[in-house]
Amino acid sequence: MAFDHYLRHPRPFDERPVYDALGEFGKVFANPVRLRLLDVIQQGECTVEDLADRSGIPLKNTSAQLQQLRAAQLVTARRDGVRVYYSIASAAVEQLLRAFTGFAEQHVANVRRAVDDYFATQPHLTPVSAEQLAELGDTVTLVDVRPAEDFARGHIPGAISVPLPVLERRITDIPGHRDVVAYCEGPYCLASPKAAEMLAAQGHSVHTVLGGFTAWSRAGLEVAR
Amino acid sequence: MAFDHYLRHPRPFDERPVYDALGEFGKVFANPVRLRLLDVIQQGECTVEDLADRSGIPLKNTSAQLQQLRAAQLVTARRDGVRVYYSIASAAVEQLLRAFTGFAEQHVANVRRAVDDYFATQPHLTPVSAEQLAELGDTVTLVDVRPAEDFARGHIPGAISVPLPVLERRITDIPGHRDVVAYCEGPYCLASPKAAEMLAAQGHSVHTVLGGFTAWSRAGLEVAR
DNA sequence: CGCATACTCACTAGATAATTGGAAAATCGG
DNA sequence: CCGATTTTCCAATTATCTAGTGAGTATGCG
Repeated sequence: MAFDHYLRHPRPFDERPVYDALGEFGKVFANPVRLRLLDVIQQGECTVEDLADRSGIPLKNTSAQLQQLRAAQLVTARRDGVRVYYSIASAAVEQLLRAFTGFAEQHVANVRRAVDDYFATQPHLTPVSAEQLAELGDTVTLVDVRPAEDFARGHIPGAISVPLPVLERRITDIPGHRDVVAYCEGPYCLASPKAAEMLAAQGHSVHTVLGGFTAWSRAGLEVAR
Repeated sequence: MAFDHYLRHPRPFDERPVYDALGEFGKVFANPVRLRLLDVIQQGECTVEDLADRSGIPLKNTSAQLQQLRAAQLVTARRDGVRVYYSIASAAVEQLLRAFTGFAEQHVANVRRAVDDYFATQPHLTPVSAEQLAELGDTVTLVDVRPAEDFARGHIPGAISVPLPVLERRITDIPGHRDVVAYCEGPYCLASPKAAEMLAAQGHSVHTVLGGFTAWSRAGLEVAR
């Protein structure tokens, strides 16, 4: 389109339609709402209303953006009764997203700054990568601090569900003899650092999971239901 | 920005700035001109005028888009005298581009169709991947059919330069006792299939390189100058 | 069947981006 | 320093995207 209208010096072949199609596809990544939705969907299949609630985007707008994600074949929709369930189309999509956000966080100054700002208010906590956590197995107490519904939708095997709001009451239930690893929703959720702070105040040795449940799932590791 | 203005139910932390920054970065991939420029730059450092010529994009527009690529830190600029040389910022960028285009070609219907259409006019030729070619070493005659300047800027080790326009005259110079592999510019260049057609007509056993020189360079394989 | 629920479609105003023409900046040769 | 070359900046036009509004569609339930 933008590319199509150039009348260039004659060329044997015309590759412009290919770049036009690529650019069309690339538009998916040009919008924060779509990226946010992808992160949420990745945590497990969910309905439009679910998505709107969990991501804070108005319902109709959520629906509209989902259409675009569907058109780009990054997500699939399945109807069950009156509800429509969306999920990530394939493992390849998760890989691509990992490549995209991973690159941005490491190499793009603005993104890095936003992430740093995001965590800036938190005390220093040593994070564990999803891969490292997988190796730790059940030598640690693994705490899922997301809302119970999120836990039900899918969680890291071996985790116990202690949503952040109830952690204060139940904090004494956490055994004190082993390291604790807390995780929350996605890469930019601060629930787990918050939980870690509370746990550390109780004398626990505590870590967070880098990238949260999203990173775990994106890494292709096993998800319990 | 687009994301910033939602007044959502209160949340402990606000991840929106991170998604805004990610979306900002993602815009780079939302435009065919920028994607085309990235493919050309990847073949070797070159000037703005060069880029404009080789990609068929008007000079000023080329410059404008390069500013964006630079702002996103995907390319770097180096001034030498009156010219400015652009190149890919890092190997990580090449990886990301490979992930992006690779996914699109495999999984996005529109892109796949555009690529198929692009090659549709050509006879069937068995392509060799860059990795396979690397293993073949110098058991084959490797022919670079790009313009001589492109060859000078960088080429696959062991290749001989026979630009498509001169191939007809020099076709008898190609030794007949071994397989021939022809390659051209980028993933969507048809010069090498064209050359392969001519060579096949002479009785050669001939292949093309999947993705051309761009794929070779993107795969991190050695480039001769 | 009528109604409620969950979602999608069509349209619009306002914001954003692409392209291009004119002018300015940086550099080099003389 | 002057003029030429290469590139960038600025501004205006055009095209495109987002988010919101109101209506429409699909399903299930009584």
